[in-house]
Amino acid sequence: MNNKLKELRTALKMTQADLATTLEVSRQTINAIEKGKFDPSLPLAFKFSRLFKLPIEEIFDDEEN
Amino acid sequence: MNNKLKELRTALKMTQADLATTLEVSRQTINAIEKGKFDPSLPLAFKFSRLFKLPIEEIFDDEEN
DNA sequence: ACTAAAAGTTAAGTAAACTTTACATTTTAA
DNA sequence: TTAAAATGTAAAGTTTACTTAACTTTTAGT
Repeated sequence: MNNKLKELRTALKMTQADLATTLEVSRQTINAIEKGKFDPSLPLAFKFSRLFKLPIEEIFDDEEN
Repeated sequence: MNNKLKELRTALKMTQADLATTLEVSRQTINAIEKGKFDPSLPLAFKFSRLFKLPIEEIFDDEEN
């Protein structure tokens, strides 16, 4: 699944570690999701959504659309 | 996490088994998610969203908002 | 060029999503 | 009211999301 996390994160001038702390996950989790190694859980997707003030659908792109 | 799956599903006159087949998951998975036993993965949430033609946020309610 | 911070990656483990099988209970309809 | 369909539930297994720890590579600032 594609996502805009890196763009959104850098727009806020946050490091991966910053994001990890804010969202209460590990830095490796942020890195892996940004790099598309796996998808976030739905609750974590909601956390991204709230932080970036964007609907989940605008952050994550489920290609089979 | 709260959700409106049962209402949405019955509005379409589908059984849990119907939904399961359509979304390519097991009937037990549909049942468990409807009953709030666990949250769907993000890809499965997207499938619900497409089927019901509603944003993920209107189907699932992440209470800590 | 050097250094430090940030990002990337890997391994080994835990937790949660999801599977299959099986059976019990509830709902629906003839 | 009884039979079939639908729903609920549980156990045991697999897969995927996530953790910690450790190390390497890349990026940015002086």
